Amino acid sequence: MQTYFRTQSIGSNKRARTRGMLIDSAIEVFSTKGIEDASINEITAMAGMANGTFYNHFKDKDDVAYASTEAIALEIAKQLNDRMNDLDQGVSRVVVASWSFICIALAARPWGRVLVSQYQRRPVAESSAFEYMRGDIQRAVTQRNLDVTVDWFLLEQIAALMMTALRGMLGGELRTELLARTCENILRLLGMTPLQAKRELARVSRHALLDPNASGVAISSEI
Amino acid sequence: MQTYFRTQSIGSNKRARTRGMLIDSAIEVFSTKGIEDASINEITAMAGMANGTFYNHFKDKDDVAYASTEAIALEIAKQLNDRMNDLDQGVSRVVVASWSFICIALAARPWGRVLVSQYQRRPVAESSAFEYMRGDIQRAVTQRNLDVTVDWFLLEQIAALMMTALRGMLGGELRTELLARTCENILRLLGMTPLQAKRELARVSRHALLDPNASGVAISSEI
Amino acid sequence: MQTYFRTQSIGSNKRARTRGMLIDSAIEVFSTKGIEDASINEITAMAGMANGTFYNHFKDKDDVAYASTEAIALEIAKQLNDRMNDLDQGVSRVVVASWSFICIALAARPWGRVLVSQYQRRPVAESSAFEYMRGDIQRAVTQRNLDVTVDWFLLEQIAALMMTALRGMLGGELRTELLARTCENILRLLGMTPLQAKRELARVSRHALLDPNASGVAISSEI
Amino acid sequence: MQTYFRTQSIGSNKRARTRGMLIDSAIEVFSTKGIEDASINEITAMAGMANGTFYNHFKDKDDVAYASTEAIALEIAKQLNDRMNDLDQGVSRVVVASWSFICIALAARPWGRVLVSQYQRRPVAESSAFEYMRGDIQRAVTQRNLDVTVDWFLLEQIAALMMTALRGMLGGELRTELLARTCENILRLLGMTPLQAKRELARVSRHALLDPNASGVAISSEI
DNA sequence: GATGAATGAGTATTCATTCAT
DNA sequence: AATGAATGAATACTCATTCAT
Repeated sequence: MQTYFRTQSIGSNKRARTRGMLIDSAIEVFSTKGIEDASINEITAMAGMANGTFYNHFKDKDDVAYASTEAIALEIAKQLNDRMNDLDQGVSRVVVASWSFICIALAARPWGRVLVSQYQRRPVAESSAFEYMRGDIQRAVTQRNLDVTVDWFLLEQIAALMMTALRGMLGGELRTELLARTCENILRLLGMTPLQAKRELARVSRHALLDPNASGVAISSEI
Repeated sequence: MQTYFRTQSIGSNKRARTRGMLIDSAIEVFSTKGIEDASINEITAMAGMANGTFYNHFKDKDDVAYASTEAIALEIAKQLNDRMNDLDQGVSRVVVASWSFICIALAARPWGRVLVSQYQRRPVAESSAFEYMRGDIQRAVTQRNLDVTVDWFLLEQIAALMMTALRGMLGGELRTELLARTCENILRLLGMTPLQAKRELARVSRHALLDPNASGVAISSEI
Repeated sequence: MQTYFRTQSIGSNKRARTRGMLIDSAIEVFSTKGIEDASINEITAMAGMANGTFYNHFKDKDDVAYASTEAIALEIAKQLNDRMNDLDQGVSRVVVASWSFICIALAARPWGRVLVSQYQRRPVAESSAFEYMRGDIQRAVTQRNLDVTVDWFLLEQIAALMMTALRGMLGGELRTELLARTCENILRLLGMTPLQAKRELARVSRHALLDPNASGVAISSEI
Repeated sequence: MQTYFRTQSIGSNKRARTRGMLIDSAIEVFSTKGIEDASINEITAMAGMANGTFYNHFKDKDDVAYASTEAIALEIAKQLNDRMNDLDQGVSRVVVASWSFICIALAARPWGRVLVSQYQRRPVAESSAFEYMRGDIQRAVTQRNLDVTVDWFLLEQIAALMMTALRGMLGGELRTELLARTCENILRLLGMTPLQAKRELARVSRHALLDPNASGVAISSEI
């Protein structure tokens, strides 16, 4: 089981640590059986806790599902943001973010599976993690590299492309070609012609920011 | 409750009629509570039957969910196909089909809701109804109006755009603008530039095939 | 366990028989642990059924508690009414009914305990069984032997005396003296002087209708 | 929340103060949800304390329920006793006490509700508060104004009338007529004729001791 | 004494599924 | 084929109680 959020809260107080362990366990269970089919008992058992403990930290399954996906999405978004520190071009940021987001979610399979599972339950555009995407697109608009109005509908359509691609790839191995197509599709939705999209992708990849092997997150795991 | 499939099977043998009634009831219940939260008891109760009867016709909820969505999707696709009889251009067929599909699913709310609910559970591209879409795209390719390779990934991305749009619109009223954007996005995925996509949409709409009011299916209902 | 209502429904259809068995079991459990502390599992276990069966017949514990007490109270009231067939005087009927009701509830301990337990949860005056009491008092008023207005408050106060007496006596053995005091107290509430009340009681007892040993109901039981 | 017993223990040591606060909170919760449905967590939360604190002061819910009702009943009885200082006639004391007890319990609704709720769980005659009643009746017997034997059964029957009346009145507004009927009924149980009872009540009320508005206890409250 | 996180037994309730009629 | 009573495993959630800090 991956123990990212438990590890993250080492040094925190006991309450936060327990909560972190529960989220780790929830992610593990959710990724195995899907959120819908997971039971609270499985989560606490995986965490080695009494079932009652769950309710000291979460209201119900929806609550922990939301907390888990937010934790994952924010963690990914935060790491992406760090790595894109010196990337000024909004369009490039969109490409790198989309590409890397999927890469990371694929590298950390459980994370990817949970994101997909949760996506099937709720629209995703209002997730706080998606604010990064909105910001990058907005930046590109300001820089006059894109000409779109950024509204919820656009974001939902982009999210749909990303999550569908993620879902499709989770079954098999990482396929760079599909990743590229997804990013190009996003750029097309944003108003670029297919040709422009392909060029932008090529341009960005020259910066080596899209190396699939470099984009994984260090995730502690055991068994 | 809408009684489309029950009505449809009038004249058939009793077995088919019972099955049709169960599918009608399932659609009604699914659309109200979502497939996940619906129970077999609710379906049979809605159909005015004993719960045991269900198992004479379906294996389990997945079975009836699949049957219901296939029935809906095929029904819509069939009607579309009829109306596009004299439409030769593959690209136009794609636009009209996408547009009308969503229109119909919005007009017959329960149908739309069930389709969305089922889409959240399974990828949709392999649905037999989607074969029509594959055919139309292929036709456009053959006619040298599009230049794409038609694979499952492309179809899934298109489906994602359509279902996301449908889901977003089901909450509110029909908004022609969102419909148009969705269709343009699909054309963009198929390799058109934004400008070409917009023009194609304008061209097709001149044929009055996209009149939202004209695209409804006759659906018998009671109460 | 006493099996009165199960026995009663022999010959009825299966559904009624099962329901009768559940009521019998509920009475048994309620009388042992009190309604508040009884669990649905205990009831179905006592009936030798699956817990799910309970919910085919009752909504929840309140439902079965109400059904049980109504069944008991009506059964007692019905038997009383039969035995008082040739008793014309309303006052006498009140005395005999009060006396016998308590006697029967004491003889069939579980019944008495359940009645007391339920009385602690809800006012009792609106119970359909109490309509008999209202009728007898009304009759006495019509016969000009009592001069009171019969309202819910009066009935509640009378019920309080009866149930309190029943509760007090359930712990120990039957004590004729307490029974007599209770009945006299009821007559006093109804407007009689203590002397009149005592005389009325003496008068009625001459008719041998108050023989404690004669007032039991035949109750089938096993183990 | 009323804070009578917390206030009362100001100046005492910390332990007594904490205990007082818990009792105040318990009364508040009990009166809202009934004793049966109240949880220890709710009580400590209402008191702004950790749940563990409860067990430093009480064994369990029964314990705090008993303590709460005894505190309430004794407080009322004590105040009554003070006000009846110069009332020599036992019969009058019984009337004033009964009347005022109900009045106070109605004015301080939470107190009344808790008393009723606890009464439904245990016989009340052995409550130390009821010793006052026993004393007053005994006094009347000694003064040769009543001729009864004062035993637990009599006290229980009187308590039943009082608590039933209280329960009935708690739902609606104060109704002097019902109060009077209750007191008359008590006197009847004590051996008076209806006429004597009515006269006694009239006599006592001339002393203005039964003014409903004058009989309230000063209860500190906040929020 | 106070805290509050953790516990885990207990309970109601749902629901897919079976099967005798 | 249809019925519908019975089943019993599964699961969410509560809450009194403990105990280390």
